Amino acid sequence: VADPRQRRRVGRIVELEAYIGEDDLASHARFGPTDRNRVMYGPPGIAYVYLVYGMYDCLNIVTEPAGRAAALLVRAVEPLEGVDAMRAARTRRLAGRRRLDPTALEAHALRIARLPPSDLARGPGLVAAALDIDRSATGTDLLDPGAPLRIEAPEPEDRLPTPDWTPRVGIAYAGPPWTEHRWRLVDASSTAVSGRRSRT
DNA sequence: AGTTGGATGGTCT
DNA sequence: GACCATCCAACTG
Repeated sequence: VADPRQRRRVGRIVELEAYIGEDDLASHARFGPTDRNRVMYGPPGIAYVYLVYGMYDCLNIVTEPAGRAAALLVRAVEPLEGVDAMRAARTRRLAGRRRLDPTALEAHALRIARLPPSDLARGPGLVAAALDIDRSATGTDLLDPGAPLRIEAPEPEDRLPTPDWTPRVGIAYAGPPWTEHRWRLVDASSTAVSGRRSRT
């Protein structure tokens, strides 16, 4: 992933969640096509970015052929290049908060300055913050080698992931069986995966 | 280590 | 008017 204004930012996607079809009651497509989710019905490889909880943008990759609403939520990225730019972007996003007094803002900025790289894009809202992604990126062709925001195939020398499939997170409202499908894919070998940190 | 609640605004019934 | 594909601080044990 690269960006226009700043230095190149690159990372491995280490956590994804699948949302598949209109009958998936956890999916934004569960209401049928709307102004928000329309790109989910289009061709695959396109970015779908939405706002959750009034504060966090989330990046999705449209997956199924046109006509079938589906997407992958990018839940975590392990930074490889441009760590400083990601850190700066995280800090910058904080400054946009309305009711955050200067002292609290400074404390947050300090905390971000001390974060290990593996924490910079650890969670879907943080992926967008670290990479300066917002809803205006919706519609981007992520497979276009010239796009400022894009996904690329791994290099042959890249470390292989350790795939692990788990239930999806934060979708209790959908109820079973949607809460039980193991449609969350993580690279168990990465420390950048979201959720509770193991070890001390 | 685990739980709770506040921030914040768009989206949908 | 309710809910939300989140994150973090502040609390409790």
